[in-house]
Amino acid sequence: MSDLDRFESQAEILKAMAHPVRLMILEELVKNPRCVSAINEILEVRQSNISQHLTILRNAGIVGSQKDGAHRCYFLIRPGLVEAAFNALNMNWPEADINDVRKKFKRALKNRLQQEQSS
Amino acid sequence: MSDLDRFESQAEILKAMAHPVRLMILEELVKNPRCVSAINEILEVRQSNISQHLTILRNAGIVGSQKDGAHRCYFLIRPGLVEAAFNALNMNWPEADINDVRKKFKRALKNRLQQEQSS
DNA sequence: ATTCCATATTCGAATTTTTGAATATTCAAT
DNA sequence: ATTGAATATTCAAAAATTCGAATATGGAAT
Repeated sequence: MSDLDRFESQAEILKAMAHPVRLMILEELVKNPRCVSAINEILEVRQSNISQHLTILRNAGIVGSQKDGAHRCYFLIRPGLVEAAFNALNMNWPEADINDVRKKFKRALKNRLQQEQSS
Repeated sequence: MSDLDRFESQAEILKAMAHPVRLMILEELVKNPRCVSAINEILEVRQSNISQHLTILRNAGIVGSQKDGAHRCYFLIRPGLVEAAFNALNMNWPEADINDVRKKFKRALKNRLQQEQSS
C-alpha cells in the first residue's frame, strides 16, 4: 500500500468521524451496542438523519450492525480505534515549547541550506 | 462547555485533519517544522493549494507558523495530539469479538425492555 | 526602483456533504 | 392480509469543500 493510499484511507476514517452527530453516536457505541431507536432517543435528530449518519459510519468500516427483530443494533467494529481517537481528542495536550520549536527551526533551516548547496 | 459544544469542536479538529494532503503535511510536521517550500518539494501539489491546506490547519488551531525571512515555517501547536491521532490510525486494531458483542447486545436489549416497562 | 522569490488570497466552477421530507422496506402482531 | 413500528432509501435544496488560475503581498538582492 503506497503512502498516498494509506493517507487516503486514513482520511476516509477521519472524515467519517468528523461530524458532531456521528461523534455522539460513536460515544454511545463505545459504551454499548445500541439500536437505532435507542440512539434516536438520546439525540435530538430525526430518525432518517440518524440512519444516514449510521450509513456513513458503516461504509467507513467503523460500525457494523445486526438485526434484532424489527430493530437493528449497531456496534463498533474496532472499538480500540474509536477509543484511541476519543482519548487523543479529550486529552489536554500541552502546547509546543517555543524554544524547542526554535531549535528545530534552526535544524530545518540548516537542512534546507545543505540541500540547496547540493543541488 | 456543553456536550454538543465539545463534539462540535472535536469534529472541527477531525475535519481539519481529514484530508490526504493535510495528513501528509502533518506527518512531515510531526518530524520537523517545515517551511512551505520544503513541504512543496515533498508533495506533488500546487503551492497555492498547500497554502490553502495550511490555512485550514492554522484556523483549526493545529499548526502555527513563524516567519523566517521570506519563508514561513509551520509547526505543530500540540504535537501530542497529532501524534496520538496518527498512532490511533496506524495501529492495527483488532475487530470486536462477536461473542462479546452478542453479550452486550443482550444487555442492551434488557435495558431497552426495562425502559419500556418503566415508561 | 526593480526584479525575483516565497507565500497568501481571491474567485469561480465542480464536487461533496448535509438535512428534511417523503417514500419504501421489513418485521411483528393481530 | 392488514396494520403498525422500526429502519432505510431516495430526492432535492442549501451549504460547504476542493482546487486551479490568477493575482496580491512582502522580503531580499541587485
